[in-house]
Parts: sequence; structure tokens; C-alpha cells
Amino acid sequence: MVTINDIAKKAKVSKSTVSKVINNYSGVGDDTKEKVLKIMKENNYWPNSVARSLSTKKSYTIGIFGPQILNNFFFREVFEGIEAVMGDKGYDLLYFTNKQWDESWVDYSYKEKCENRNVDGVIMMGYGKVNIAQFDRLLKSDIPSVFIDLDLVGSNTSYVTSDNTGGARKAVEYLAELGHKKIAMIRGLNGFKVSTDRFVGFQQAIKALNLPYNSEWMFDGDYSMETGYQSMKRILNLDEKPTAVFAEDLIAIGAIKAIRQAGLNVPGDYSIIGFDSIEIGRHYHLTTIAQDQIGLGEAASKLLLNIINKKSFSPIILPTRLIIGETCRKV
Amino acid sequence: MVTINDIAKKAKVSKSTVSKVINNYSGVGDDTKEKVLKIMKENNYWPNSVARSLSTKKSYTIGIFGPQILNNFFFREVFEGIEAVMGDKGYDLLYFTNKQWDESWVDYSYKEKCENRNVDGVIMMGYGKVNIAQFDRLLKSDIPSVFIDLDLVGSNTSYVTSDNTGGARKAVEYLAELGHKKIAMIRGLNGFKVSTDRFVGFQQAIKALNLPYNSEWMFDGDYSMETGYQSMKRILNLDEKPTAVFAEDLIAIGAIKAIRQAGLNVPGDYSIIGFDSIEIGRHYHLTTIAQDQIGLGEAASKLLLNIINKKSFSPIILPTRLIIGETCRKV
DNA sequence: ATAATTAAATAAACCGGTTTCGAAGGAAGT
DNA sequence: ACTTCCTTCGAAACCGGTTTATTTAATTAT
Repeated sequence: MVTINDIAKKAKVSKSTVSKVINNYSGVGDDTKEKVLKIMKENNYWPNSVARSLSTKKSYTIGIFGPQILNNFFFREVFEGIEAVMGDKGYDLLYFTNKQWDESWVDYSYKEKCENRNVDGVIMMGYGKVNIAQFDRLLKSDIPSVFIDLDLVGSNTSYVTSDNTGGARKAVEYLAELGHKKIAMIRGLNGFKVSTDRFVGFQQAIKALNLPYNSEWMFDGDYSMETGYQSMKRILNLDEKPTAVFAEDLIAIGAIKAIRQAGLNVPGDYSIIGFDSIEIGRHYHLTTIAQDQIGLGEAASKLLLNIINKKSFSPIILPTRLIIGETCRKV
Repeated sequence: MVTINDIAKKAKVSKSTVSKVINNYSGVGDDTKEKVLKIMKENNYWPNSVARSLSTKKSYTIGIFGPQILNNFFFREVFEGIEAVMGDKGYDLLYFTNKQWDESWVDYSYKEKCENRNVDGVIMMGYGKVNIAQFDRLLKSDIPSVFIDLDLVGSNTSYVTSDNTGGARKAVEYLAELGHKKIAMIRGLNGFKVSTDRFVGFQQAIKALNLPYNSEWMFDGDYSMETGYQSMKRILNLDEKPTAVFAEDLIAIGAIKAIRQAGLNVPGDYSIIGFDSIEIGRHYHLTTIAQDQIGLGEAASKLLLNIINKKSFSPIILPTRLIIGETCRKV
């Protein structure tokens, strides 16, 4: 590997001078500068980021923490948005794996991992309220961080999320417009902010529209097709059945499977409205409340860059949007 | 951030001694070692990876290059396999974004980016024959690298891929078993090794089984539903129509759409067999030749670790497997 | 008691950069 | 001709670690 010393030697100048040229600082004569640039080019030289990071504390690297985000339809798209913005600004992404340190003589967690790698900032996704305690040291540190879908704020922390409450209201309002009164909801994991927010929105709309609320129509589980499938089977056995179901996309697909398996059809017998708009849902022509996943990633990135540059810290709430597919009908 | 110097000062020893304790080297007395460990723990100290990497040239970071791999169903799962193995071995993953360097006074490419970040090795995916020239310097360098689905070998380079030729043969053989004779193939991008391999396998099987080969039944495009959709529409207009179609999953789904749109059905009118077994295909109950995506990622990781440790360089070819869904029937 | 051996600890150089500060040299001012 | 003021440049310290070579101290051998 060719280093700054090699360049300095070949150009017969000191390494300080080369450094000044690299960083385009003043204090270097035009002809010297030209000579150094020429030698750099000839030797295909690029300053080593690691060494640079050691002295500047800036690495042009953004850390990403997120358990299971790679096998998650939703976060995968968020990741895409992050890549677009961060790549554009010259940052690479360091994806922290979940190695368990056996020799863990210290409490080695998010904050330490970030300091350890000198990341300029970190994006956290896929975490719920249950995990909050783990973030304590990170929040108190001066590491710029942005959470996705978890409303944490701090001196160097902020978050982005979708308008989950409003989105859920929108879903109920749409179903009500179509004439539905009895609406079931199957929720994802309880410990996650998005779930509770959507539940709140659901209840707000039910109340505002004076629709019946029946606790037998409320289910929760995890964000899986299985949850949708099992919950729907129970719905199909109820005495008083709802006519429509609101659930996150993957859950909604599970519910559709259960309905079809029972020899019924969507939207003939049940109207189903999803939430998220993940790609798979599109294949089912799911009517859904869409979030802007890529937009979430982009917003998180821009917000993080703002925090890094000490500009703005305000949380960002992105709007949702109704996408009309083929799984809801007028009754 | 607490540094080795802080620890040395508090423990009243030199930093060399602390370093030896960190690395569990000999030459430190038991009581000294214990004292230092205690202070490290009290101060929640963990040695900085960046500084460490600067002197050792080892970063415990694996680079990942791959254009568009985040919005690709296939590579996303490969990524998952990589994370599992690399995480387990204590490596983090550096995902290189595609920033264009305006000030690009040098030919700053794969090799340079790797050297620049001191990655211990790199996994390259999503590249085709067309890109080979760009890898020249990387291959000649001493950076351990593993390509996925591109058969490059070098002193520090190897590759993993699926048995695409065999898999394609398997697809044709299965269709033949079901009684199909006229088989069409819709291929993905021409410049990619996997496409040509599958085409070769297809032709081998056609010949071996003495089936008719008709160039009108051969199509190519990209790996998109649109390609499948458009190609299938053309098939539907042929005078002499095939009875079965072989295509990568996403393409196959596009083909199914075209068939259904024409008022026909699968497998009633056409049998469709896919290749890949991406998650979306499962929702269509696609009969397909499955690759083991996660296995590819795992194999690539293990191979890369072997190269890093100067153990083994042999390319790895993973077997494929027929998954019988509901899109093929006997004729 | 002295020399030789061994173990423990440290000083110093190094990794490849950045940054501060002072020296050298030329131009301008008087 | 002498001071003053820039501009250009390089020496040296620094970032937080590792590693080599050497010193110091304790142990064993003679």
C-alpha cells in the first residue's frame, strides 16, 4: 500500500505538505501543490481512512444496528433509503453483527461498539420499548443517533417514524366509507411503538365514527403470516363476526390464507386492509395504508447528518397514504 | 472515550503492559494482570478498533460490494447468510456505498476502497462478466476476496455459486417426466454467468432427452417480472406454442400474470417452473429449482475466512433442489 | 557472595495520517 | 539597508493502539 510517506519522499517534500495538499489547505505553493498531485496520481494514492479516522475522529462511516433487519421486508427497504442518501454524501455503512463477546469483561454495547469503530453516527432500527434500557449509555453519550420507529430524543438523538396513528385512523375511515361497521384488528408485537400507535389510531377512529368496539375482534401476536392465519381462524369461529379486518400486511396475508382455506373469499366475504405496503402485499393486490419505507431511510439519514452537523434535531413524522387494491369492497 | 493511556495511568503501569493484558500475552505478572483487568472493567474499557487496525492491519471487518443488492430478493438472503457466519466469528460488515468521487484524482476502485478501510477481506456479489475488467487490480492484490456467482480465481480470490447448469437440467427433466415436450425458456441478463450456465443446462437436457428445440421459444431480458410478462405475451401469440416455461422465479411470476390475464390458467394451460426459490415465489406456490441463498452466503463467508487464514481456496458449488409447488402438471 | 539466568516491566519506535508552531526566505515599507 | 510582514514549508507532537528491544528485579547456579 502506498502511504503519505512514500508520496512525500517521491515529491521531496514533508508529509505535512502532502497532507495539506490532500485536504486542500492553504499554505502550499502552486507549483509544489501541482507536483504533489502529480505524484499522487502516478502512484494511485488515496489517503488511508483508518489512519485518518484515528486523528480526526471522523470516519465517514455510519453504523447500523438492527436485529433481523435483513430478513425483514420492511427494514430492507428502509436500508435502501439509507444507502441512497449516505452513499451520496460519501459515507459507507457499517452493519454491526450480533457477535456475543465471551471475554466480555465490560458492558460492551451500542455506545462502546460505536466508539470502538469511530462511526460518525448510528441508525437504530427494529427495536421496541422493551429494549429501551439498553440504550441508556448511548443516549447519554455524544454519539449522534437516529432511531426508526422508536421515539427517543436526547442531546444527540432523534427519531423518524410514520404517522401510524393517523394511518390507522385512515384505514378505519376508509372501511367505514365502504359501509363496514364491524371491524377487527390484528396487531403485531405489543412492545413496539408502531403497534400501540396503530391501535390508538384504530380506537380513535372507532370512537369518532361511533362504530361498535368488540374486544373479541382484537388480536395480537407478532408480525407474521402465522399470526394472521391463526387469528383469522378464530374470527371465522366467532358468533358475531366482523365484516372487515385491519392488520399489518404480512398478518393480512395470513388472514387471507385462512379465509380462502375456509372456502370463502376476499373481498367477497371479508374486506381486508393492510398496513405497510411491503412488496409481497402488492402481489396480493392488498388494499393497504402505505408507509414510505425508502423515505423513512432517507429521512433518517438526513436527520442524522443534521445532528452530526449540529443543525437540526426535530423528529420527523412521515405521512401515510391509502393504496386501494382489491381486498376491500362496499357492503 | 477511555483509552489505553488512561488505564495505564490508573493502574500505574505502562501502556505496553496494558496492551499485553488486553491481548493475553505472556510477560505480565499475575497480580499486575489482575489489577489491570480490574481497572479496565471499572472503566468499561474496550480497546479502540481503529487504532488497533492501524498497527495490526487487521480490522475484523469484511467489506461487501454489490450494486442493488438491498432491493434484490435473492441477494438479501445471501446477505443474511453472510451476517450469520461473520457475526459469529466476530466480524462486522462494511457495506460500501456507491459514492462517486468527484475529486477522483486516482483510479479509486474496489482494491483501493478495501485498502483504504483496512478490511480483512471482501465479498463481491451481483456482478457479471461485463464487469470483469474492473476487478483487475483487486485480483492482483493480496486482498482476500470471494465472488458470488462469478467464477474468478486468483492468488487470494475464489468463488461460490450454485450448480446452475445442473439445476436447469433438473428443471427440464422434471417437465419431461410430466410429459412436456415443448419447453420454452425465458432468461435473465445475458452478461451474467448464472444466465448462461442455466441456458447451457437447459440445452444439454433438451438434447439428452431428445426434445424439440425451437428458437422461437427462447427469450431473454432482465431479471424482472416485466420480462416474464412481455415474453409470455409473445409466447401466447405463437403459432406453435410450448406447453411449459422455464424461467427464474421473478420472471416466472410475470409469465403467470400474462397467462392469467389472457384468461388462461397455470398449470391448466401452461406449466411453469422457476429457478431461485425467492420468498415471493412461495406465495405463488411456484414449482421451482431452489438455490440455497443463505447457504451461499454462509459458504462464501467460510471460504473467505479460509482464504484469510491461508487454508483453502477451492471454489464451492452448491447443489440445487427441486421444490414441487402447484404450477406444473402432467400432460 | 557473585555470576548467570529468567521473568516482569517499560521505553521507544511504529502504523498512516492531521495539526500546531516555528523557521526560512522573499517582498514590501521606510 | 533594515525592519516588518507574508507566504511557504517542515519538524514534531499527536491520535490509540502494537511490538521490539532493553532495563530492572528476582531467582537460581556456582
